[in-house]
Amino acid sequence: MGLHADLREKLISDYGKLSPQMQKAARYILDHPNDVALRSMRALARAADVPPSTVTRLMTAIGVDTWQQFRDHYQNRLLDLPASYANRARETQNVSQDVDRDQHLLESIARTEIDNIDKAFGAELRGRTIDACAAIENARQVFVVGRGAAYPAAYQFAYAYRLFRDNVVLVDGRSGAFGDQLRGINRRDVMIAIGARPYIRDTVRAVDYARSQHCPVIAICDSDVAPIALDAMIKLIVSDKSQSFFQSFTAAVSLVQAIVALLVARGGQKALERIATAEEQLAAFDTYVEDPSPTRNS
Amino acid sequence: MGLHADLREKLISDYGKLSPQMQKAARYILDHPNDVALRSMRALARAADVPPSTVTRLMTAIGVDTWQQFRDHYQNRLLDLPASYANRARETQNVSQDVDRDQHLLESIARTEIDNIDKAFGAELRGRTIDACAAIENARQVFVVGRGAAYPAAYQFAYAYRLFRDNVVLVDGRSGAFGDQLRGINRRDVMIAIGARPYIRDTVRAVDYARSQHCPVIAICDSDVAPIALDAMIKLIVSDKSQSFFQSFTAAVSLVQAIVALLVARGGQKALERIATAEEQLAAFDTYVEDPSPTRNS
DNA sequence: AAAACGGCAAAACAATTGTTTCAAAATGTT
DNA sequence: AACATTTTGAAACAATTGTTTTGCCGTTTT
Repeated sequence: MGLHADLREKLISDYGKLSPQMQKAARYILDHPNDVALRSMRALARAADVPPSTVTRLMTAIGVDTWQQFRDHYQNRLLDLPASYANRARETQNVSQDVDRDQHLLESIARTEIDNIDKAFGAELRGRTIDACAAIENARQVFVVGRGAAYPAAYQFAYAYRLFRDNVVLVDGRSGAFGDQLRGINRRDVMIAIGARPYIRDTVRAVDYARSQHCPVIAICDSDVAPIALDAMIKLIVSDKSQSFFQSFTAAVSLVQAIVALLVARGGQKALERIATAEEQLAAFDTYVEDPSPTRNS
Repeated sequence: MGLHADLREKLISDYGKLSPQMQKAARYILDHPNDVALRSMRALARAADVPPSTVTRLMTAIGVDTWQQFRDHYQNRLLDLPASYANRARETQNVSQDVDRDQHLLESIARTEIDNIDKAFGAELRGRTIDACAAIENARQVFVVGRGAAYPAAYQFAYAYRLFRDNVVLVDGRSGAFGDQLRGINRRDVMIAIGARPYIRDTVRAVDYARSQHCPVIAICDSDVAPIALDAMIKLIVSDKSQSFFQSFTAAVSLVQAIVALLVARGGQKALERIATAEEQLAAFDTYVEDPSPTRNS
């Protein structure tokens, strides 16, 4: 019972007292518990980028004698997981109806969000997304506009894009008026405008100005007839359906990330090198805390 | 594609044509599919009471070349990740045409994003999300911290939350130092910290300071042992897996939106009235363009 | 009755597994 | 600076892995 009651909690509580390499292994295990259940110890060590002996040492450090026990624990956990549905049923019975309602609401939100993303990456939009990338690649300067709830998506794009290209302007109206940031915009540039109903006046004004200067517009919005989409070169219509009073910009954020990923993929080696340089700079500025390894997923 | 479409059906349909010993093995596999995923081939053979060679022969008989493939299939089934198979297949498939590659990359991104959101709304996290809401409701002041790529999620929360409550501070370090914005933080407040590897020093510092003032922390991050999660009251671990060099904060954004939606739902009529007031104010400020109808989705 | 055949398990195999050992490297202490 | 301690990764190991080969057994065919 209580012996290995919860191996994960043991791992977390002891984490601070472990040596750096063991922490690395422990962290990988905490983040990828299924790997313990399904893969071999050496494979796990490889994935966690530590020598096999570190894994062994980690096990003895947290009081597990053999990998066999360790693996068994995680296998049982994995087998019990599908049963968690039954657990939830039991839990929600005992507790008040409020919790039950909250659970259902969250489920419903999840479904809606997934649906939104699904549509954003639908067949029709994929082609236009690729077109948008081509336009961005050839642009002299990229202006990104998004206010209010759309601001996160705009920021996201600018932030990621800036890591490998420096010809982006995030038009947030913060530093000076809009006019300042849009100065010099012309037909060789491109503007990415993000927004949904209710349309914020500032964004519409920015788009109108861009069009008046013959700058093509990529509109990420909720309708073909949105003010910012009316004369756009490329329209990327994303669903912003939501369970709450507030429209969801999840799909827009996701789409914007995808555009950046696509640009990097098309940029090839050169783009990757630029990113490496940018990351080095950030590290040099002491932006990050420890952990020199780059963002790498298994 | 359809090659290994469903290995179990293949096993059933071919069952009659198999030799007696192979039937014995096939029958055991059909009855204990998890053994394939979790145990070794020899162990399976032992459990099924057949020699190891029979299992090998069975595999070739049903058109599977190697135990590795067989096991992978059952492991994916156990993880309920039918996508991963298609994933690998398609990725390793053709790198032929650029447009083709772009299309596939987008598809792959979509799957990953959906998977991330799915996990973020999984059974374990739903309960904790509700707990987080309760903590936020009872807090005197809500501080939201998120820098770099996590900033959109932090902004999103602050923006939406402010529409119906005014006790939120978005700690962006823009207006003055962190110290200014965190002044007076104490045990009756709550801090929502958002971040993923690589962890940005500012965010960690803010969390450390909050903890030193005994302010409970809700951590939205990528690991149980992330620096900002280490002593958090509530940990909301979201997957940030991504196809690109850049981790995806889509799930974090989505989760944050869900928290706001939940807070509104729990807030009842009063919250809705406050939102209406806020929207009227915005309209009065001439923020929106035409279209006076409030943000309401069907 | 002899030959041919398919089904079968034991043995053999190279590769990989989990674990231990050991010396170098890194770290902290005097 | 010199020592003691801890941390680390490469090598070594026996055991076990997935797979192939081998030869035996029982049935069928000629």
